[in-house]
Amino acid sequence: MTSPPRSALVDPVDPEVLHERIGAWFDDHARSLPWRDDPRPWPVMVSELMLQQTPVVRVLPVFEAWMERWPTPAALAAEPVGEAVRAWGRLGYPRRAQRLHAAAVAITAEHGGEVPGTYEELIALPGVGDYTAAAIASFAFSRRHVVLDTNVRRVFVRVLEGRQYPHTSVTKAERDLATTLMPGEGADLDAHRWAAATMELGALVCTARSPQCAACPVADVCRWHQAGHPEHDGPARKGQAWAGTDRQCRGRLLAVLRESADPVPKADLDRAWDDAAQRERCLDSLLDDGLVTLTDSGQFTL
DNA sequence: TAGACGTGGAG
DNA sequence: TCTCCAAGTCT
Repeated sequence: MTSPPRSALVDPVDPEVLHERIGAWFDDHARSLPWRDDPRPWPVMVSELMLQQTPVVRVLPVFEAWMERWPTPAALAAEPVGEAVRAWGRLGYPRRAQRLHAAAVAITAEHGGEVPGTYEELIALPGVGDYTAAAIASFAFSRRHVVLDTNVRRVFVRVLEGRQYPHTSVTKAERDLATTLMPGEGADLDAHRWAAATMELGALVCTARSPQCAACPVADVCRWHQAGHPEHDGPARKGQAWAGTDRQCRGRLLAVLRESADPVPKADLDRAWDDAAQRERCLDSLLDDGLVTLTDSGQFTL
C-alpha cells in the first residue's frame, strides 16, 4: 500500500482544519446580533427576510421596531399588508414585506401561529427560498442543513478553488462540496454553528471588495490567497442598472406613499416621476403586485 | 435560467 | 461621480 504522489497536485484542504480554525475564530469574533443572541424562530425568520440583499447595519433599527410592534406572526397577520410595507421603510425590495406578511398569515392559519421547524415546511412559505429555509431551520431549530448564501459561497470558492467569486447560480458540484464540508453528526462543531461561522467569516473578513486576509484564520491554506489573489476572469459580472429604470420609478412612487399617513391623490404621484408613460406603467405594475391600493375615493395608498 | 426586483454606502 | 455590492426569491 503506497500513498499517492502528492507533488503533482495541490494538497487537499483538510475539512477538520477548516472546522477548528473557523470555529475558533467565530468564538472570538462573532458579532452580537439580536436574532443571533436570542435565536427564537420568529425573530430569526424576520431577520432572514430583512437580510436578503440588505446589509446588517440597515436592518438593525427596522428589525427592532418590527419586533416591538409585531412580536408574533399572529400580531403581524392581524394587520393589513400595507402596514407591513410601510414599516419596511427603506430596506428595499418591499415585496419582501408583503411576503413576510403573507407568511405570517399562513403560519397563523396553518401552523397554529408557530414558525414551522422543518426545511420542507419553511420553503413552502412565501418569500422563503432555499437559503432562508436552511437558515431558519439551522439557526432557530439547530437542524443540519447546507446553508449557501453569498458569503459562504465566496469563502468556499476562494479557500477551495482559488477563485475570487462564485458563479452566478449554485451548481450541483458546489452543493455537493458544501455537503462534504459540513461537520459530521456529533462533531465538536455543530452544523448550524459551522453555517453561522462561515457566513460571518465571509461577511467580516473574506469580503467581496477588500478581503482582510491578514485577519483570516485559514489564509495559510486558502488557495486563492496562495495564488496571489487572482482576479475574476471570464464574462463580466452583471451589474444592476438603476438610473431611469422601472425599479427606480417604482421606488419613487412607493416612497411618496410610505411618507404619507393618508391616501394620496394621483397628482402627488405624478410629481414623483417625469416620464408619464413610464410612471403609469410602474403604477399599474405596483397595483398588480398588490403593493399599492386604489381607494374607493380614487386615491392611492400602501 | 436569465432578468426583475429597492436602497444606500463604500471604494 | 460612478460602479459594485449586500444573509435571495420568484417567474
